[in-house]
Amino acid sequence: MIEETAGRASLGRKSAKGTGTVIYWAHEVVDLGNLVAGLGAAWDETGFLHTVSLNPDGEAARANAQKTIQQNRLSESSYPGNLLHELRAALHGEDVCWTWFPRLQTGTVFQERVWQELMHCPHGETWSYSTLARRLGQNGASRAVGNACGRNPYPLRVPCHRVIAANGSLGGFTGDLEVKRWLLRREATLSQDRDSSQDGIGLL
DNA sequence: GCCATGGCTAGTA
DNA sequence: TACTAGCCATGGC
Repeated sequence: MIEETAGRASLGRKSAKGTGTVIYWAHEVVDLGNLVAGLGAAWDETGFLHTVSLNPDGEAARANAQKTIQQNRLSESSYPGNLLHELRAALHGEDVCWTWFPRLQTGTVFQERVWQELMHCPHGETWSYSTLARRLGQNGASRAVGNACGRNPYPLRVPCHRVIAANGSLGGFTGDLEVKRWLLRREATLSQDRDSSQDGIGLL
């Protein structure tokens, strides 16, 4: 289940730079068992996400965030409870009802369309780069879609991990490819459990 | 393996 | 500001 508030992500086109908006930043390291991921996020008081990072290195993640949102002064903060909860749940492959929305206007028009469409990819499913290109009415633009995914500043929130190559290989990922593999496995397992509990047919 | 593809970006004039 | 070359998380043959 993916719950979206239509139109909210389309509000406001100004970048955070120079608007006087305070951008908050928090980072924590999450142990996923056999691998470690970071959970870094920048947000503002209006409820918009400005960037998300999966880099376990807090300093590097923060530097990248500053570069991404062109904001040299991030106000160090602790996570608002629901944001941390949502990001943690997403990192554990759970289907999240998001209350935090990305500020998609940080990209080009094409990138925004790719990210917007990607938020419609159902939990537990994967699309190929060419599938996503076709959905955008841009047959043959799979390479460009890959480029847009590679520039996705909102991993987890915009589920670029659900996009894989047509031959079934993982493609790439903003963070560690192992995290992408982990997320896909977790989502597949959880959605399978959910489906089998819903219709009463046990798989396996 | 090679090449066409489409979008993005850095370099240059 | 406008090219241009080169890069890239692809895909088809």
